Amino acid sequence: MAHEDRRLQVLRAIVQDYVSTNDPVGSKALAARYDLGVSPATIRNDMAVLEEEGYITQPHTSAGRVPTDKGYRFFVDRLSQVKPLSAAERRAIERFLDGALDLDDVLTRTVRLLAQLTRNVAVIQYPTLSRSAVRHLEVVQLATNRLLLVLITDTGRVEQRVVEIPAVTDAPAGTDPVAELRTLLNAAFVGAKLAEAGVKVADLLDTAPAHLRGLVAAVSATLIETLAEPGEDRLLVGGTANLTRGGALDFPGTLRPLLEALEEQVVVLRLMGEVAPSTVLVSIGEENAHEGFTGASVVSVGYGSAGGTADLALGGLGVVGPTRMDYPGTMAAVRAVARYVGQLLAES
Amino acid sequence: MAHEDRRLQVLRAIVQDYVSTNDPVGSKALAARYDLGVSPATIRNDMAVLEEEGYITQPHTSAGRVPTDKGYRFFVDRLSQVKPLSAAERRAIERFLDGALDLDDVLTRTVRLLAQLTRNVAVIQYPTLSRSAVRHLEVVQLATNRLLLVLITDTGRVEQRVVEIPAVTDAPAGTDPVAELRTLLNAAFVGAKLAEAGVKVADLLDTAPAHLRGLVAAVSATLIETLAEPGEDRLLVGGTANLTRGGALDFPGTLRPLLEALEEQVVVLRLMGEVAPSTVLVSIGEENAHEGFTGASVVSVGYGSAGGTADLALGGLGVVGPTRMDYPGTMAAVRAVARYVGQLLAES
DNA sequence: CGCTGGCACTCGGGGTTCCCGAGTGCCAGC
DNA sequence: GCTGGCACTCGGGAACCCCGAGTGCCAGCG
Repeated sequence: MAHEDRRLQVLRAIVQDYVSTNDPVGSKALAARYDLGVSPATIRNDMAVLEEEGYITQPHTSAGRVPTDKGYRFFVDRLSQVKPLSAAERRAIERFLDGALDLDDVLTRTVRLLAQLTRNVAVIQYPTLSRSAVRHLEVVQLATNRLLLVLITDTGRVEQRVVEIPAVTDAPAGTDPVAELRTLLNAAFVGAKLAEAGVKVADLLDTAPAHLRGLVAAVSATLIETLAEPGEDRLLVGGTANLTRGGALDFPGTLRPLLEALEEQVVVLRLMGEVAPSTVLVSIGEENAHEGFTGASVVSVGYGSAGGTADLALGGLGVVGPTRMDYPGTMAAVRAVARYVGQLLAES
Repeated sequence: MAHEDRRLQVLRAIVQDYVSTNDPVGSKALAARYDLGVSPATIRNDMAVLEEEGYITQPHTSAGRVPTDKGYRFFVDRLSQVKPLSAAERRAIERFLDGALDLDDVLTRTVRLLAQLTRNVAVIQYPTLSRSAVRHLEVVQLATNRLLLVLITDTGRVEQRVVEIPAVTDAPAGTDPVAELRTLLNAAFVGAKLAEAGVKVADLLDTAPAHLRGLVAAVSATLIETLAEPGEDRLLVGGTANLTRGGALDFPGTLRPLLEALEEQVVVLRLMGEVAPSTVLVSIGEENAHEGFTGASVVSVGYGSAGGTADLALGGLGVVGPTRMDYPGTMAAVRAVARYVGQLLAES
């Protein structure tokens, strides 16, 4: 229907205009800037309908219209195609991320890059342990009753845990229980997905030499616990200074809860938890469960497919900004960066 | 002299009052709240002198007085004694930090604790590598030409680096160059302060078997580089949400550069670089070199004496807040927390 | 039937004005 | 050297006004 088409165009124009100017947009300005082929009066009629349907709203009786969360949602869902990044942006990504050495470095750079590209807050999650595979396990004795267990995954993530161990009393003379343990653990776990660790642990407990049982049990317990605890998924945040762009306009009085939520990593991690590498997820304003985010939008995507057909990401990354953000641009940036990061991690 | 004494008292009262109320304080209010034994008129005279000497200033002709940076400085320098923490605070510290497992955990908790205690931004530096000793070096082969080098220090810090290595061509049959390298490295470095690594490296290059020379050289280079680069000193920041307390009052328009400076860790690290565990360092407003901090004060101290007589800290921790902050309370909290952290790290 | 130009109406924001009260500096007296 | 008194200053809030952007509605036109 012609009506509907034009109304959609009008909505789109309102969103674009509002995003770029941050001023409520009126019928006249719209007609002038976006030649829609109709007069302001007609646009006014369309706007009245759009308002009635809840896509836009008037901040004050005599101001222009502003998109509602629902309006942004509609806009995002109807994005015909994600606009590709400019060549300059692509180059920036490469320049920024190439030369990163270890995992920390990659993630730190990524978060900075993303914050800079989108001029918003960027977040990135460390590769989930449970979806990584073991590359190496190292055991260092700290004291007679304490070991340091260092886990190195195939994504380059290094985790350490202190393990309290029972005293080893019945070790055969001339053997080094810790060295034995190391060999044993590596033989059992290297190459295995951490999600499968539970099974391997059971095996190990059966097959380990008697005098090592105690050690193995203690270490295994810690290992499993480490994986189970979702809090262990760490998060990197960058570009918080961007929250202050546009003065207090973008986040009217809500800056504080937002900063708190960002530090309270769990909140963000929950958002990231369900993200797949294939589709960019957009969560707008009130759609966000957590109160700190109700004035903000989150654009996120998974990176580094864990491989195969299963569409599980190693971790998520994304951008947090005002509802009034450049969705197409942000979505494109987030996606491009995620791809690049996935690639980098796969290489190492 | 009686005059001077009272003037100091007046200054102190002004600081205290302003810190707690955030309103410029007038002679009348001062006389009412702090019984100084003299009339407002007399206080006015003292205030005039204090203003002339640059300790206080009038934001507007007809408002009360506000301490200047110099005023705060004087106040801090003349603090007779640091007020001890309340029992509740001591308990909070213990409750918060006990049960921390690894280094990351200790530092994360510390930063949260400190932010919460002082209601400001807290920062903590990872234990400086160069002042730590090697506990273990682990070498994992990633590819034929790449190694992952994992360094575990006695403070529990774990650092990883990828090292590009030359192909090993002349290894005697039946030997494992990587295993040999590991043994060699550990024999040479374990227990050594990282600051002394340079010397050890030279030794190692001489004594290593010929076929390992290439490996040793590559690894050593990375090791030394890691230590030399001050940027490798990582930093943890927490409680940024506290910056928004008091609306835009505390940091008039300077919130943004402050957030930027906090993310640009180098700036803060420089501040922390010179900190000793014995004395709490206070840097007020304009005293801070970096522009982002000119509206803020930094209270910092070193933690974990590197031992012996040398008064070198393993790292620094501190608090960043408005110049208008509770200096005695913050200094006490910072010092207490630093002690506790030092203790914790020494134990492990 | 839908678009258009015209028109009366609304109301937020910015500019101006005004006034109050807190706070000061100074002075004469104790 | 402290004190009470007094005239003076000036920032900030309240009240006010006005302009202009923007709207809704209506009658006419293709």
